[in-house]
Amino acid sequence: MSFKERVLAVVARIPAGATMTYKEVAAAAGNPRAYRAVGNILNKNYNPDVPCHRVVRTDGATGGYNRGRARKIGILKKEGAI
DNA sequence: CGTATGACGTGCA
DNA sequence: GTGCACGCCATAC
Repeated sequence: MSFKERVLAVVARIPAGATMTYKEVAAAAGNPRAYRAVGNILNKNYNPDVPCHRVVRTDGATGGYNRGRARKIGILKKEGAI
């Protein structure tokens, strides 16, 4: 299980309506300092089972999304995360 | 093995 | 409050 797999698993565990920061996800994956790699991994990974839109930045910004940030914001708004 | 890349974070001007 | 520069880790080539 590589760090990548762990990150994906952690993100998949995030419940609807909840949001986690890259730092939190990295910490849950086992490396609080690897938040940089977390974003990189999610970017390369287009897994539908991984709701990457629930992962936001520490300062509250939505960050980015493989299908467009606007889409991500819309989903969060719809789920009540916003 | 070494280099390049990236959905980030923090500090300072 | 905004903008710029540096540092950080894992993955891919």
